[in-house]
Amino acid sequence: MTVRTRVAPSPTGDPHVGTAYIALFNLAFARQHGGQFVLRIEDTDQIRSTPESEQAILDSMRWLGLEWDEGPDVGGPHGPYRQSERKDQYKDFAMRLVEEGKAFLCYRTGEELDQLREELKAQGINRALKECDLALPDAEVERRMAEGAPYVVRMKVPETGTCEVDDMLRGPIELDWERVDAQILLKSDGMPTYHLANVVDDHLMEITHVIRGEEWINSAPKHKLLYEYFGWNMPKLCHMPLLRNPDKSKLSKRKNPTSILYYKRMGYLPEALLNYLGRMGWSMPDESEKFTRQQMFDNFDIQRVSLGGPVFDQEKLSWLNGLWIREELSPEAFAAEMQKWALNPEYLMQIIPLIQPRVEKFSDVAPLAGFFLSGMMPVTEQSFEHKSLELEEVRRILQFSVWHLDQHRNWGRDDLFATLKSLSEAMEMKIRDFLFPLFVAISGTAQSVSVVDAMSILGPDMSRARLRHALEVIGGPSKKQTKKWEKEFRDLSL
RNA sequence: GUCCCAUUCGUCUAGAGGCCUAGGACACCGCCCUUUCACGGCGGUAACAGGGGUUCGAACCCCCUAUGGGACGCCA
Repeated sequence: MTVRTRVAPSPTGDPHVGTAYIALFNLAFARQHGGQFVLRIEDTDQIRSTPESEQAILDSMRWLGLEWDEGPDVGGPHGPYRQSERKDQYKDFAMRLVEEGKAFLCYRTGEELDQLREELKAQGINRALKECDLALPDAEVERRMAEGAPYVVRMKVPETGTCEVDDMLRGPIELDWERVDAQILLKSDGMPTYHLANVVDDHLMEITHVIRGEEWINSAPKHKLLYEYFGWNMPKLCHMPLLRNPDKSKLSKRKNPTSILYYKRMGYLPEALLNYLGRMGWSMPDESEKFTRQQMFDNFDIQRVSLGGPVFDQEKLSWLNGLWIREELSPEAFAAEMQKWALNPEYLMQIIPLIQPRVEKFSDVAPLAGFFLSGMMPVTEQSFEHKSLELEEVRRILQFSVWHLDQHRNWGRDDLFATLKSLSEAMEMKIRDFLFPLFVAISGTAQSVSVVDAMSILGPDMSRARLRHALEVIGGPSKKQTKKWEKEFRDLSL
């Protein structure tokens, strides 16, 4: 039996633990059946994916011990730097459906679509956009065609009835066709959407099983219909529960560190993190908590996946990591891991230029640079006392910074400084005063190396986590105040 | 709003109709070990969302309600 599995990670810049989570279950399932595990990074939109972000994902996977098999190269839009030389193959597939009357060309503009959706809503018609809604008079179509107006290819979708899709864990699921719109297959730039690329690639790669996140259940009917249109065999589907924040919402960086890089920076062993991920929604037959990748594979059974969305609990992860460190590492191995973690030239060389001008003896180094080798800083309310800043202003600065940086992607030193400076200006504060709370939150004290450099080196998730931690320590704004501040923040001219 | 998925201690989970007086783990509390703290050992608090069925028997099967989440893009 040859089983091929597939994962479609969505890179948001940082390698996400959710991606590793899905990959792990794909790998386990594949290995258990002696099959292959194909990891495919999809980004037909070419926004999220950069050579760096793709590399970061692959590196993180490798770090965690999630090896993948090279599937057949089917070309395709696979990120901007490997932009499809063969993207026309998707167009060919889309046009084949058009010729067979299973898809159609659509010349509607974005504004028209918004309007159509609003009209349907106003009429109380609860139906997704269908071919009949999108149709234009023949003359108008010809006019737009003659103008060379952009068009998309959309698939035809039944207007009524239900679609039954099978889930390996949940059994048959019935979904209404009414809720499924005439999905765009080919965008006006000629690139396929995920839905088309996904189906075409999986077919060409002879994928037999797809294990993906629960958020895909609702688009399964589109995929099923496409397989039918093309006359291809459909892979078996399996939807994994979503990892959650402590408040049960879908795991997000706003509420939880989600980057694998964060956990690496924090000093978790890859084996422990993988082990923990394996405990999310899954258990060993004997319920043991600590197990290796291989032990998991040897005992794997997809039917043992439980469907409630598991909360990612950092406390239990830490405990498990402690177990691994204490029980699996000899003193020599501990020393080696420690060096690999932070006392490596690459990391050290980022820090040395910042501290060398400020030390008189090597014994000054640890107090000055210790925060580079730490997790959360042991700050208190007193740490934030300042000669001219009220505690209230400190809160405000930290909260606004958290919000502002949540939206920020580029974490380079200069970029970070520019964005913080513009925030301080928008808040009408001197950058010097503005930076004070950040200094304390990030490095634990106000007498330290450049906080912007420090944040750049520590990375987005660690920096965000420390800012949030500081806010917790001094007590964040009340609900009412949060609302008020959110408004003020939105009104800042940024 | 509509559709879909889910629901066992605060959290991760065991549980496939009788082995359930519901088991384990994290966290928490107590005791022991210990010059401190951790580790380790022992013990404790703590859950089947609610209501109806089906059945001799329901945490488990069915229905309704509630709650949580997800999806409704020329994102993936």
